[in-house]
Amino acid sequence: MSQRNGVSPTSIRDVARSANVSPATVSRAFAEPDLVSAETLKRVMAVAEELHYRPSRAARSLTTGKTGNIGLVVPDLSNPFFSAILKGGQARAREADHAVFLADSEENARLEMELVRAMAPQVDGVIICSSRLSEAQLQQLRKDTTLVLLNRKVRGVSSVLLDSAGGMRQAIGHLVALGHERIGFLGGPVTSWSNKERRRGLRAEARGKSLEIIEFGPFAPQFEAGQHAADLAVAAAVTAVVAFNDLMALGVLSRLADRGIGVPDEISVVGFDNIPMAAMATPHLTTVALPLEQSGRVAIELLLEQFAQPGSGTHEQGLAAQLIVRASTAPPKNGAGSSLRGARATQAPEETTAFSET
Amino acid sequence: MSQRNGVSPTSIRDVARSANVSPATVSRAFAEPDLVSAETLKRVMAVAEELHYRPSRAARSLTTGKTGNIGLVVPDLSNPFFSAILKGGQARAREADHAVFLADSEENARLEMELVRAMAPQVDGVIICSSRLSEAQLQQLRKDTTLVLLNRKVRGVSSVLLDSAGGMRQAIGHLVALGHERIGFLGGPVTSWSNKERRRGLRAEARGKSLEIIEFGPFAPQFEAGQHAADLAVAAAVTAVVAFNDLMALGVLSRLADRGIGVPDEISVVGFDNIPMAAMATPHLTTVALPLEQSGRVAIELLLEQFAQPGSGTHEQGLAAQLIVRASTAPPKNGAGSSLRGARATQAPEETTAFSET
DNA sequence: ACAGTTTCTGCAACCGGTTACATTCTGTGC
DNA sequence: GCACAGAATGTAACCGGTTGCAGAAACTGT
Repeated sequence: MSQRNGVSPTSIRDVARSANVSPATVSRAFAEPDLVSAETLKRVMAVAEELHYRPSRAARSLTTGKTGNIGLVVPDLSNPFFSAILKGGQARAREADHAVFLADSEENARLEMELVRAMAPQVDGVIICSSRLSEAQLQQLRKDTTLVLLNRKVRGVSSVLLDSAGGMRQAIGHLVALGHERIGFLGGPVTSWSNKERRRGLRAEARGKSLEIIEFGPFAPQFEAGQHAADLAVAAAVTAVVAFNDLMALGVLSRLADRGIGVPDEISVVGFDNIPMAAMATPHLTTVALPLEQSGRVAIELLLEQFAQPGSGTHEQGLAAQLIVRASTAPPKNGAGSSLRGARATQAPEETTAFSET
Repeated sequence: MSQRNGVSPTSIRDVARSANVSPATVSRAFAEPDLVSAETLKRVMAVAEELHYRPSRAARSLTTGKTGNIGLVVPDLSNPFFSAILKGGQARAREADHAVFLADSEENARLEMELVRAMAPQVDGVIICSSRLSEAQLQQLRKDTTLVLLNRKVRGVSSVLLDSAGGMRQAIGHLVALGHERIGFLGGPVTSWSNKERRRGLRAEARGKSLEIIEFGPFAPQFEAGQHAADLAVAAAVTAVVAFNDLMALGVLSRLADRGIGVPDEISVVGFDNIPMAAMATPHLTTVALPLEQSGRVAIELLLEQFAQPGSGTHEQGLAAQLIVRASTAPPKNGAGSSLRGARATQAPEETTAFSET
């Protein structure tokens, strides 16, 4: 009953017997090599090797309370945004000899809560990406396990924040430098933290400049919404459009191409996220790259830090965005956009789907 | 030392004491409710609930040998192909109350081997997607844990196979029905099992028909390779192109658009995988959809089956592909393609990168 | 009323590690 | 030569469950 398949049921006592030492010594050989004499250590290790001995994590965690596991919760696995984070986190965790438990909360707060709760006993800590939970709920979860948040800030919890606002400032700065004075922003889901951040950066950068920002949306962060929004932007006679994300920006490009409106000659387009497809579009899309894989790594890092010094305060790590200038942005046509100067933009009462990207 | 954070260190003995029963009874109440009287069961459960008692998986696995965990290894997390599988598998595992351990082998056989080995003691079984290992290595791993393969067939191991060959037959059948007689195939990486399968389907469907197949490649399964391959296909005067995957097909579309060659008027294009972008391209891409999420679910299913009946033989589950006809395919222009009839296609000595998609 | 079942529960050992404490051995200072 | 510190190792309890075995209680049939 103890062995499954032909798996080696080699226990610490087997090794101890073969090496003529006590189980305690074998344990120490692995956990605290300094405590055993060089000679004994060598012998024990040799025997362990020969017997293919692997300490059982389950047994170890029973006494130490540490599992060597890290939980990772994301709202939607099929979103490349999150798989990139996941990839980075997974890699860093492995380097630190930790396993990662994965869970997809399907954009569902209730499920997210339940998943973290279920994971809690089996992991040393949990990373929640772009949590859909309320602050109160997160404070609640904090009692169950060590938490690190990605793309979310909450009192008393370490977090890593992608500087969307900074990225937006770069995007706007770039367009202003090119001479644009009337810029459209295609907003993402209202519930999205990233969307708030991006709008914040937008307003911050616009402040004090002779610059008109026309906001559209909110939109679902998808290709089709971009196609739709493109017409609105054209009607509002902006000379440049910044989209909430690349998918929308690609939709804009597609729609403008269909209508025979030249990019970047007649309108400049900027995306967000730098998804692989952005570099392949025609024209190549100017966009803001976020260090996604790195953010995953850093989140793990923060967690490991908490493991090492449980008392230490919380850290907040910001990660800079970077504008990638490609072919979809250029100076505006002279005098363009001034004809409608001052007109109010249509506020499209778009779907307020809970579907949000980040 | 036993509690971390403020986590409840409620053990089975605490519950036993409060309910005035022995630990054994509490254990049975959870594991084999039939063995305890209705009244006792009720009392124990009430107390457990009140004390927020959750049985420790680690402790349980110590005696039962079962961990309730499933390992999942993929070659590349950032590939949407695998995140889709992952999404399905994760969901099914959760339904069965199993946690999933994730690992990214980075297309590296040595690492893949090591990862499975490391996981083995902490899981009840492992699912390997599109394994890069040799048959011998897989046979080796079989001794460490219960294995299920996805997109790979090996003696004595259960596997789920996406019917790429069938999808290819549908694609070719579709083109033949439209009247195409000279079709180009843009091959993927030679090391890829999927590529072999797709070529197999290709040849099977072509056999006995008045049909000329021109093979190009191998190529890296990427957008840029598609752009490159497009010119080769045009030079070979094919009337239709089937690409190894959608990314390449999109590259083909992009390049043909740049050259002013109409799709589907002058050339038809078919992709493979049905990635989200395929539906957004201009023209909408005809492609072969593979049931990815479902394949993840089925893989878990196979594993659970093995847990239930360890003795039972291995199963092999095939999953059908489905052609999705969109706007990139149409009947060929009359007489087109006959001018170069019989010409040999250039065999592009493309990069044979280990980067393979599936 | 009594032997034989069946049902429910408890005792205690065990899973595979860790660790506080005890023990032995060696080397040191006086 | 002796008390003592320090290093290396062993002993045994413990982590939180599970389970074989046994005893008690209730039920069965005669």
